[in-house]
Amino acid sequence: MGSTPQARKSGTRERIQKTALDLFVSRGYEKTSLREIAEELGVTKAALYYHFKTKEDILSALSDELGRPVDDLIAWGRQQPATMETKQELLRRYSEALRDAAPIYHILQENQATLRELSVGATLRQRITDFAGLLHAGDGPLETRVRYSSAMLTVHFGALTMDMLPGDREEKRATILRIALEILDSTTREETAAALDAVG
Amino acid sequence: MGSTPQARKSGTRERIQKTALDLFVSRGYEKTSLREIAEELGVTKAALYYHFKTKEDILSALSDELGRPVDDLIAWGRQQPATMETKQELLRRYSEALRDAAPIYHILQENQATLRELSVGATLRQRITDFAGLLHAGDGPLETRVRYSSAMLTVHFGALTMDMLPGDREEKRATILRIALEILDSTTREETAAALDAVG
Amino acid sequence: MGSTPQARKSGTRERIQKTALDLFVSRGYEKTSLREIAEELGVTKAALYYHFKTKEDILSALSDELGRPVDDLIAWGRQQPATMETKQELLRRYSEALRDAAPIYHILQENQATLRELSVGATLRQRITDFAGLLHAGDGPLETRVRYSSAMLTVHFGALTMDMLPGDREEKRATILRIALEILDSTTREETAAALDAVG
Amino acid sequence: MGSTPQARKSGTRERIQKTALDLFVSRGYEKTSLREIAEELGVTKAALYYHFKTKEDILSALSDELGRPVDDLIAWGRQQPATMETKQELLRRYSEALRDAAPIYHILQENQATLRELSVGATLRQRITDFAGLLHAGDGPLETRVRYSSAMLTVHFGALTMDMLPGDREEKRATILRIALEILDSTTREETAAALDAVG
DNA sequence: CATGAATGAGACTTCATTCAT
DNA sequence: TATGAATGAAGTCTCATTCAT
Repeated sequence: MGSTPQARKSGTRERIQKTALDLFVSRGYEKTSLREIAEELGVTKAALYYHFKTKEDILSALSDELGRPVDDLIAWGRQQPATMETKQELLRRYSEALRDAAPIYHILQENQATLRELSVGATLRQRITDFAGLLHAGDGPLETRVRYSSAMLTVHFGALTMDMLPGDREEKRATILRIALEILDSTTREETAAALDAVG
Repeated sequence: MGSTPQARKSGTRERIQKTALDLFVSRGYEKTSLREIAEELGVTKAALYYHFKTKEDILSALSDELGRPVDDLIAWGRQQPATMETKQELLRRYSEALRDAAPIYHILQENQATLRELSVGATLRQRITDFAGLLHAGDGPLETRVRYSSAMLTVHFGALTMDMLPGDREEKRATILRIALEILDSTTREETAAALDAVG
Repeated sequence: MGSTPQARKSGTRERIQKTALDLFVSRGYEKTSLREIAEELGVTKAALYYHFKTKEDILSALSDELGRPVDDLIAWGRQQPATMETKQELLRRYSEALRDAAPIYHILQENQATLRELSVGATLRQRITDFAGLLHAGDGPLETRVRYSSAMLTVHFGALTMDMLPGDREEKRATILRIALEILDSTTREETAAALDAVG
Repeated sequence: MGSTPQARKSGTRERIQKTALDLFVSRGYEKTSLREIAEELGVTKAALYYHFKTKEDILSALSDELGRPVDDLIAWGRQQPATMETKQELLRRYSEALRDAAPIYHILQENQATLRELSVGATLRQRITDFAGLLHAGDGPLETRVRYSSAMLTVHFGALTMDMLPGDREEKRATILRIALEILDSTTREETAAALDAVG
């Protein structure tokens, strides 16, 4: 009694996902109980289980949905030659993909210990590993490896922590990307600089 | 029978800290129960409570101990002028400080969601924020801010994920630091490159 | 829209019963959830509720159907004189009746604790009690009672556990029945043996 | 407040076992919730978990304790020759062993469906299988096998259902055993009877 | 210095059942 | 005839913590 009956086609599944995402981001995966999600939505815990098999399943659905852009990017990258141009483009596209995927990676980042024993955690980590593999393709000396990692770190954590910096989102994204490309590019510049020294 | 009346120095407190650190790193703070720590040590949970007031207290002690080098570094940095040289030195010293402090920051990193509501989490984050503040001192345009963040990110995550790369620890550390300094240094190089363009 | 006004004979009710019987036998009544039955059948739980009022109702229908031969046997027995011949015939017919009824008694046997509080459990037990009453009719000393129980036990559990023995079903049934009749018959034989002793 | 503090050395573990046994027997294993056991004892559910790792563990402890006599019997039987005398003695001792072990086998009997997926169920069934193996040692024709099974069934279920018959426990036990021995013995008697027929 | 015993809160999950469509 | 959506009750279990000894 006194509870709004909530008529047909309520789109509850979507609402669960949205609420769960918000809470997982703001309070953490482990710290968010199904009771909280249910209460926030005005349904019972059992309703969640009607739509998702387990708690992990909710996160899984979120991972699949938000992670798609990165998956697509990896698929694309696998068909490109391992040139510097490709790597630059990979970074550019990664930066774009993170526009959507950021929240899910935020969750991965902040709940790594918990996700370590969840299969969805493996999936999420795999995506990052795969992308990093593309970027590192062709290996090279430790120095180059570190430089590539650094560039990726910049884009990745830049996207996750962007909100802490003041300014327009897109402008920040562009700047971060530019710096990352610069880092990636440094090998060439190093040589250029050396040349300048010689000239100098 | 024959029990030392005042068994000095059974060193249990230290053993608890050591075991807890290992488990917090490998399984996560939340996922490590006091039962596990106690069992691993062959004592009872109650024994832990004799030495530490709460679970968080164990982490706190660890944070104080392992975080000291960074605290010292911050204290030092506060007394230096905000020059580029200082910033370079800060990065150098940060890289060194992380030799010891890495595990505790690893824990912070992987359990952020949990530590968000623990006062020890605030302490740990504060240290990082303080250090970043020193590095960013004098502000500057967004671009410069990002560059500094990127350099710090490189040293910080380099230290935390170093184990995944092959090679000698110290060599890796040196390389990471070099790249980070390069990133920090790029403003100058940018100008240099521009000059070269003009010449070229 | 175009739905058959009175869709005759989709046979779903029967399919539910068949599937339920299989699962109740193999996994147990309590351990078999309506979800499982529904999934196995490719319908929804709600569909089960269209055909049966409750879970117990499904078992009830099964009990009525499979238990009929025993009911008939009891009805028959009630009209016979309480002679040894009748008792032998009762055992013979019980053995036959169990050809069909075995599964439902298997369920009773393995889920007694659960069925204790279900009215269908009472029904099932009553049938056994009634039959046993017929067999014991006329009472007699403890020894005779035990002998009769033993004979019935042999036929009953023989039928339920027959599958564990190797060999042809009907042959096994015949053997079990023969032994049971022997046990029933022992009173006479006892005397015979005593007579032999006297002679010997 | 108002709760008796229950001073030291309360023997709670034993009390839990006793209460659990009673409830498992009277309401069934599955149907008995830990809440019930706890409430009956005036402790919290968590207290049960201090003393036993899982619900199954409680049953396991009970099984180990009450099943010991049968275990001992099996050990004894394995060192005897497979003669008819041994088998008679096995039956006699089994009857005695069941004085203590009956409740646990009652539980096995009435909760078979549930215990099927519990390792303690396997243990309990194994004991019966082992004992039956001893009794059947030397195999023989189907008829003999059935006779042995029947004798064992008589003792086994006699012990479990004895309470339903009126009379003194020990007297009932003795009668049941006597009948069972008779069934076991029938092969000989059969021949005797045949001889009598010939004489007659 | 440490243990044994216990608690209260809360987590995830499953189930039989209902009802509007 | 059947489904999709939801519920309320209950279950097993784990955890950090306390306290008398």
